[in-house]
Amino acid sequence: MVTLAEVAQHAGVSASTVSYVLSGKRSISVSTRQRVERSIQELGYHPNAGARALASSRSNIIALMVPLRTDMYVPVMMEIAIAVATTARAHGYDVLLLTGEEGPDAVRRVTGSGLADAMILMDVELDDERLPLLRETDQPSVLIGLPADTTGLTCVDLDFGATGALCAEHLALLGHRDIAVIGEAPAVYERHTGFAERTLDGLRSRSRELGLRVLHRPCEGGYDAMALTLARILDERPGTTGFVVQNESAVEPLLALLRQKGRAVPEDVSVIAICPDQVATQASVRLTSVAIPAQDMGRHAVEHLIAKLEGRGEDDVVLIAPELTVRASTGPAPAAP
Amino acid sequence: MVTLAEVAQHAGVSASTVSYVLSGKRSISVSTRQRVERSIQELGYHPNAGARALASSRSNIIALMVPLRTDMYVPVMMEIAIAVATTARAHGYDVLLLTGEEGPDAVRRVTGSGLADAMILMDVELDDERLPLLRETDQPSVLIGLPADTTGLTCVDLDFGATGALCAEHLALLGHRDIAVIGEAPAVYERHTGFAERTLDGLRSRSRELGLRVLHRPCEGGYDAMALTLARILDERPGTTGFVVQNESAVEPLLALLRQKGRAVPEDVSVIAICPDQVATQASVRLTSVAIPAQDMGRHAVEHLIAKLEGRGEDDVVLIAPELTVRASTGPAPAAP
DNA sequence: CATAGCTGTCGAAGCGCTTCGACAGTGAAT
DNA sequence: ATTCACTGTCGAAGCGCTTCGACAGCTATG
Repeated sequence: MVTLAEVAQHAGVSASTVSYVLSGKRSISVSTRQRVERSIQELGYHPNAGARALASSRSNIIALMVPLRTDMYVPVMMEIAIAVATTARAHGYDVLLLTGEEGPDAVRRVTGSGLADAMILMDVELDDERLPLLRETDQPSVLIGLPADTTGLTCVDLDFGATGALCAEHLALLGHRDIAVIGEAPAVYERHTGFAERTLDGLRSRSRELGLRVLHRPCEGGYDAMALTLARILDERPGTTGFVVQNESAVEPLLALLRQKGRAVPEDVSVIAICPDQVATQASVRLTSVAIPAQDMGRHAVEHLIAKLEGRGEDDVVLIAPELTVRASTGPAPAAP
Repeated sequence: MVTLAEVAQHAGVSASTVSYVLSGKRSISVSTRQRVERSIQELGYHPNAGARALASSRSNIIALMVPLRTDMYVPVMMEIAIAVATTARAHGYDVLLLTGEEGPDAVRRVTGSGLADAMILMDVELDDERLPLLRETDQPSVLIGLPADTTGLTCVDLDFGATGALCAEHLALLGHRDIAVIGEAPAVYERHTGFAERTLDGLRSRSRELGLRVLHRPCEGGYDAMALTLARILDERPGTTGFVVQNESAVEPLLALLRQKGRAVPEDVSVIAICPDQVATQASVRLTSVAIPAQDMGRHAVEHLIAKLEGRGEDDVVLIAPELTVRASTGPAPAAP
């Protein structure tokens, strides 16, 4: 293993000079810099991460806590994680992957040990038990998601309230009157992850203003659960002509079932999905959708975190504005019978 | 920040004693141990990761390189990553998340800097450019996937050859004669990721023995691509009664299209999927499938790696035996017309 | 011409931990 | 009693780096 001292000797300078060449924290003459850089190249030097962390009290690592369960929004989670890793690397940081398993202890461990300089939390619940710890510590953090109380925290999320409203507007504009929301699995609501409720609230209040009638039904993913849910909806409100689907794994089953029941999309019923664009474009009908901007969320989170690490940070809540893309699954409401 | 020295002082012992209590590398009297442990509790001490890494030359971190693209097998990748993180934690290791983006440089950087003690590589190509580096370094590594030349490497993967054979056997046993394989996207074959070819080879050679005729067609995911592919297959071999699908995102479209064409599953045609169980059970028909044991793969990889780190390791290739679960999508071949 | 202010470099201290060798104390074997 | 091996503890060295203050050699200023 090549050390700084060896590089220094090889280049005929002192160790501190090499260090300053590397960090750029003091001015170095061009000739010295070049000599040092050549030595680094020739010897294949890589600074030792542990020594660096010890001496500087900065690890250049960002911790990312992902949810343990893989039952929902997996592609979204993955895309966020990858965006976080990529963005972090671009700023010279590495990413430590933590699962929710350890819970609050993970926060304690990471902040206590100096393993990471900062952390990003995904899948934040409304009243998350990790939040008090984050508020206590002076280690910067960013949440992806929105807890009930955001004081002293920085959060990044899609504006799910506006998303719901946007869906209502689009359907109202097309003349629909009775709409149904196929929500996330009941467990998601029980867990109080927030985003599902926020979508619903936004959608309901805008619907009220627009005179839409809304029926909300949570739904596990999969074909069978969707079949049951759809049957109930059509039973209770046969006149339903608009659907808003917030559960990725209910999208394709819904389309199949509608087809099977002889309801054409978009002639008879309209469907809006809240999902990543990939899902919307790969479905059996190209879906009008509000995209979940996973990449943006990951990127924003890292950039805010780094701003904080550099002292430029401010605690605030960034809600990304939703965008509705019209594709082939929505159209004018059919004339009343 | 609480340091070892402060704990030592608080407990009235020397720093080295505290260190030995923590590591268990020397015997410590019960009374001293308890005193030290109480001090650790009371002061809320967490060992500094950087200092520890520097002094011991071990970071207790495992690097995990995940593929950058999110175009295939996302749930599988995610599940593996989470299994890796969970298993690693259970053994006292943390996981550093690297994306394929950096390529071979990431390997150099991580081994050179001592950031991680070992690494796990996912999405290994047949002739992966990172392999020479891995062979050179003495840092332990495990591949998830199977390159062309495995000498000097440790690999974990599903036995895709046996998987293909298993599918052929099941369909042959049910009396099918003409089968079609819906493969991965062409890009996957071009990239030489290996597993797709291995599946096909296994399936073909077993089919030859059993007298099955095989038609293989790569297929992008999604409804439109699948429609095109299916049309071509039925055009070329109208008598096809068995399908083996290796592309997750082609499964549901295939089912929808078959339904639409009036071919009942499993009465007229049988479908086997190679996919995670979750996909198989959530599809519109409960699918007979060979599961991709993502969790096992992640767990095995970590356990092998740790064995190596502890000197118990041996280079070898672990192929996990495939298991076919019969569900509702396969049945006897229809009587010839 | 003395002084002040730069720029570029160096030496040394120290970050918090692990680990090696030393050694005091104890009980068993001679 | 003397030796021996063992157990439990300590002190000190050192891991590879960052960073602070010092300072030599300049150029600009009064």
